[in-house]
Amino acid sequence: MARTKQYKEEDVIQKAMNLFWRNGYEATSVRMLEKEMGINQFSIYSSFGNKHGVFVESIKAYKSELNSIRNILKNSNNGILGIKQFFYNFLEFTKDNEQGKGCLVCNTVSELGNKAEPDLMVELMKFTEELRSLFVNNLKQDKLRTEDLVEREANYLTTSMLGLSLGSRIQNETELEDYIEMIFNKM
Amino acid sequence: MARTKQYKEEDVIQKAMNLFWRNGYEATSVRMLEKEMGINQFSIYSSFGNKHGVFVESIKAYKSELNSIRNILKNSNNGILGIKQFFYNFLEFTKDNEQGKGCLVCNTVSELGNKAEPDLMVELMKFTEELRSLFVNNLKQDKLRTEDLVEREANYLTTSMLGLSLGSRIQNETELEDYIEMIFNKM
DNA sequence: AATTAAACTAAGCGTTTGCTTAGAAAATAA
DNA sequence: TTATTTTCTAAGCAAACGCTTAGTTTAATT
Repeated sequence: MARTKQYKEEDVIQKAMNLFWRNGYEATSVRMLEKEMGINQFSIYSSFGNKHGVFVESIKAYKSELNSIRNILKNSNNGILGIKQFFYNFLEFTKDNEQGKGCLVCNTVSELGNKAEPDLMVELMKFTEELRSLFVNNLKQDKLRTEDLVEREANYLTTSMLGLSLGSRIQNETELEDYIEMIFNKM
Repeated sequence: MARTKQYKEEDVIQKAMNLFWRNGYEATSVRMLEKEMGINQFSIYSSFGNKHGVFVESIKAYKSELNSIRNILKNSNNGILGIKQFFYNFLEFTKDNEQGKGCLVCNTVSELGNKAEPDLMVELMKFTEELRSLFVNNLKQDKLRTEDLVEREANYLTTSMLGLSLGSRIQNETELEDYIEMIFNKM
């Protein structure tokens, strides 16, 4: 017995996510969100509570958007090669127009650091840990690797992803290709 | 025949730099700068023009602060080992209290991306290029390396520094040590 | 057709932002 | 001492910030 919503939450969050991805959290104002999401501030606040709530949902949407390439890694059974392919897929995934946008999670960690609110921090950390565990799984597919080596290589690859994220935003294709090739050389 | 300044520009910029380093550009307000620098807004604006001016000077101060470990790299003649030592020195350099602050230049690139003002962007790019050329110099000390390999390895190391910068802010010592050791294992 | 409850619009709330300015204080030169 | 010039204090500017709310519109239920 009431009026129906003129938007779907998942649709407007998708648009919010892209804005946050390009601009970062602080540099994205609620007025900008209004325009990009195509709904009034009232609707934003009634659906998501506050700006922070919009952001947390955006992070979740980002994760499921990344699932396309994460599943490729998950379903691969060619060890280190699958991880290398993931690095290249990520580069394609992050591409905007010529320049990359980086990883939204990495960008957020860099911007907010440890002053991110606890519920957000949980989402960010889960993301990193899930990715690392995918690396571990693929590394273990090579039976010659000791468990200790797998752990150390997983640490290496996780930090390397941070470099790729930031690199994608400021470096050219040659530099990024040299980077990835060198990472997986001799592994 | 006039009143004398009660502060030295280089002293207050040092304090401003540390604030920007911990908080980032946007999250550092002029009121915060006032308190940290210990001078009134009038003095800030008469000495540096605007907030952006304070930041540009802070970046320059950061670079000369980094000179301590950059000179060690510059004066080293043990090739790849000198670069590895630089990575460890950087980690020590960036340490705040337990957690690292990352590289101010990398943090800034991540926050502002390509919407940084031109004069600031010049400073940021010069920093990266200068560092890369130090890597090239040390790599060339090994006469067995071809010029092409040196270029590719320099690209690899530059992007790896970005990873180290972000990693220093969110990862523990074991993860970071694994990262650095693995980088130089391959070279 | 009347009722009702949620979704909409748009104006405006108090704060904070970067920055300015009028007037007082200080230090040198005459 | 007096005049001059710069620095300092502190109040205040317009604009933008995140967020709220009064009043209207819409759609399902009676």
